[in-house]
Amino acid sequence: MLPVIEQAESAAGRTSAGASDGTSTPVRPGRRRSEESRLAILTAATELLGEVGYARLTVEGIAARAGTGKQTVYRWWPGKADVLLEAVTAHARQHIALPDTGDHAADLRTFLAATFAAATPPTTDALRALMAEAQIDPAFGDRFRETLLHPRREALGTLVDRARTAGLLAPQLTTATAVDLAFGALWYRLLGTRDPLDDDLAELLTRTLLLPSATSSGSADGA
Amino acid sequence: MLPVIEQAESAAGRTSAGASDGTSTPVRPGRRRSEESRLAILTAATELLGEVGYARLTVEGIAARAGTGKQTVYRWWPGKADVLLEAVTAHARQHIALPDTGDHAADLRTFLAATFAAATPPTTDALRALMAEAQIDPAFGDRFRETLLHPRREALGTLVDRARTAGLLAPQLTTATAVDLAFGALWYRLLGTRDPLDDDLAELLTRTLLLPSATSSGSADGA
Amino acid sequence: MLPVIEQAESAAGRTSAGASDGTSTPVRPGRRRSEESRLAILTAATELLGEVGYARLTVEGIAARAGTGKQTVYRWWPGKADVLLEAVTAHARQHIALPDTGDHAADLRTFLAATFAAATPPTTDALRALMAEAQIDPAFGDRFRETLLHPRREALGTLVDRARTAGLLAPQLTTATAVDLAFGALWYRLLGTRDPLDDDLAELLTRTLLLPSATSSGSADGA
Amino acid sequence: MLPVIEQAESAAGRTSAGASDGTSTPVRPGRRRSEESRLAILTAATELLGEVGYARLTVEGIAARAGTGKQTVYRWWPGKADVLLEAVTAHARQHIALPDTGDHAADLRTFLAATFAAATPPTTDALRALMAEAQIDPAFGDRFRETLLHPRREALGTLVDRARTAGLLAPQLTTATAVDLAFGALWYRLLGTRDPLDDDLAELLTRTLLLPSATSSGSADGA
DNA sequence: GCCTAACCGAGACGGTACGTCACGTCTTTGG
DNA sequence: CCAAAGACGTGACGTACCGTCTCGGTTAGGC
Repeated sequence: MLPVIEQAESAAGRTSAGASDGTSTPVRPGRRRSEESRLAILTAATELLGEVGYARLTVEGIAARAGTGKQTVYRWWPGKADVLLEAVTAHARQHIALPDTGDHAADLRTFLAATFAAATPPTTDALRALMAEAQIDPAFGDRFRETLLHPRREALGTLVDRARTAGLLAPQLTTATAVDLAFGALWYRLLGTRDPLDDDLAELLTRTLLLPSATSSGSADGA
Repeated sequence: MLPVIEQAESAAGRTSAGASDGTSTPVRPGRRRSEESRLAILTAATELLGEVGYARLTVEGIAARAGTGKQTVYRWWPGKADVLLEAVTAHARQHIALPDTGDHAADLRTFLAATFAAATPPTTDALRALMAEAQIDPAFGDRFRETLLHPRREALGTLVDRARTAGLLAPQLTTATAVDLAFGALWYRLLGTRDPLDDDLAELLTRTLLLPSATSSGSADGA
Repeated sequence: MLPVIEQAESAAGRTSAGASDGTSTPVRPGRRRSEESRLAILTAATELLGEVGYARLTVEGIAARAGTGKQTVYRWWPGKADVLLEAVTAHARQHIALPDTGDHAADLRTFLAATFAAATPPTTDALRALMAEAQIDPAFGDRFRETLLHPRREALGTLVDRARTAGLLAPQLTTATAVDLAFGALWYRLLGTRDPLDDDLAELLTRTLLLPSATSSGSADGA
Repeated sequence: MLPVIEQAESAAGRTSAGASDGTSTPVRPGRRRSEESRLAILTAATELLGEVGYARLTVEGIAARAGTGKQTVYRWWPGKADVLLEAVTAHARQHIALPDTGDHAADLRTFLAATFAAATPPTTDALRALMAEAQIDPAFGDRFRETLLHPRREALGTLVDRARTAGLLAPQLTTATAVDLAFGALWYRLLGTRDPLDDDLAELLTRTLLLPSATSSGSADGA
């Protein structure tokens, strides 16, 4: 249950830090980036999203709420969507672990339940906005898939693959299609029906993706 | 395979109509709505969406391309998203029938395949844009769900329910969750992975939602 | 004190009525112009001007208040300014007579006082609006000068000329410049200072334009 | 002939200024107002007024001609009329001095002639438009009177008052009414007859407002 | 202990599109 | 043929944000 997925620190890059060899430590002169401003901007964006919605969320508003200049936002992020993306990925990195107990069905159920549990009101608004922006701005769409969707797919794919190797996956499914079904249900409820994402859905998905034998006695049904 | 789902003719309504009985012939005075302009706007919106993308699609641009005034767009639609919504629903109404051959598994597979076939490049752009806008503008979201998502859910729900009544549905699923899984896969591929929606996916979904016995001999595998 | 100045009946012309001889009664076919609509429009325009001001006075508003269609306004007048112009000229024609008592100084004073008296709140708003529109729309400016300013100049010019012939006019003035001074004061107060136009101003103008001898003993002071 | 009337520098004010004492040097942060844009807008407005007339003069057109954004116009002026007002007042401030030679009649004549000389084609169009707008938009009317009409009245009033104190003013006139007559003639010719404003009119007004003795020998008729 | 570089707040800049308003015209139905 | 009703193409409005470009004023090395 340990290895948390590591992701890029920030969309902006331009990191000073060098690699292991001592050759490159450019350590530029000048004032350092204000961590205070960075956090204030992430917080302001998240709060404002909840208050006014994504459509009326503006970079000007974020900067004003954060008490910074507009340029400070644009210096580090391409736009409002990337600010939210950083806020969300930071949150996801903290809360969703990749379990490995040996019980592949239970691991899958646990991971899905944790994923769904992380998709609660402060975050769901951001997720819906990000997926929307990804459709509208292709360049952001690439960053969004790269930073958020792919890592999540890989995490779930790892678990599904373990089950498949153990012969527990339903025969008509590949790892990729199983992941499609699971995240499909997640996103469809987020975007389309807005029904809640609860533990029942995690259980239902686990039983649908795996063979009956993998789940019937192994965990839920018992005896 | 007959009953095509009927939906609202237009966002505007206000038809003069009058049934066979002589009671209602309101026939207002004044110039009639220009059908020519209406079609020109729908066409222009669809074309421009393909050419410049949703972000750079503007009401001004639609009106200019259609050779109409901006006000004529705003008179009949709340914004660019609703124009696209009308264009898409008209398309969906024409192309997706609700089959009823008695073979519930085959009907389901046919319906899904037809649904996926309708989601091809001219239309996919619009669908992705509409789902995006639905996240961003809550009021449009309601209209979108009402006019597009719900009717599609009901259509698929009807087929799934027939299978469920015949005892073919996988036991852990309800009609609603089965529909969630099918449309979840559809939308997730549209929005997230952008993988193609092909007949294989229709087959895979049918086999995953229904019991093995319903599909193994009934249609694909055959005796 | 009799001869009221005759002016054009309407800016639109196209009158059917024939002269006294029976030869010309062209009596065109079709529905006749509605006198009811015409008066309703003139009344509505005057009322609305007082209520919302000239800037927010619109042809649509006039038609709506008058209970007519917009086209009925445009059929008979070029725009809102001409509607007001007709309303004002009708009013002026009724109330300002051209006196001729033999006492030229008194006639002048009487005429100016009557002119000023006619320029009271319901009418001043219209006059100011018309003069404004005349500056902005050159074509209307021509009609405005033709229909309103010139006839008024001619009326006053007649009186001044009588005084000049009698040797009462101040020697440095011509008829034209005397009229300029009188109407200049009138319009400047209307447009610029918005001070009241009272009998004192009529008296002051009379004494300034005429020789002292013409007014000191001749009429007011009296011997 | 020295003291030119000082008026507000700009509609915007908000000068950093600071008197000689070190207490007040507010020097706000942020980018400074672009003097280049300000002049380009004033020039563009004046040029376009001459080319297309006030009715077809638009803020959009001014901004386009000036090479600025529309918002930059609206940031500093309420509308097109105020742009013209600033252009005109700057012009008036430069060209009309207040003479004081001791010969009150000559001073009056000189001032009027200078005023009339400043009212030539580039400027007359603007003056007529401004007076028109002042009738149509009451709020602008207040600004117009405040910044243009009142200062001009005060300047002329000062000269007239000197003449009155010296006993040269025609007895029936007050300072205010004398000013009314002079500016009345000016504006009436501008707006109504559009006759030229020449030196003859300056002479005529001087002789009409002052006693014959003040002008007969003093300047024109002369020895 | 400067110098130089980079970041910070603030806010004006040139733009684009918004959604609204009114214009003056055109097209209906009906007197 | 006129009148009401009302949709049409048009064009400007004033606003909101966009993303960029100055400003004066901090912070930090490096020399």
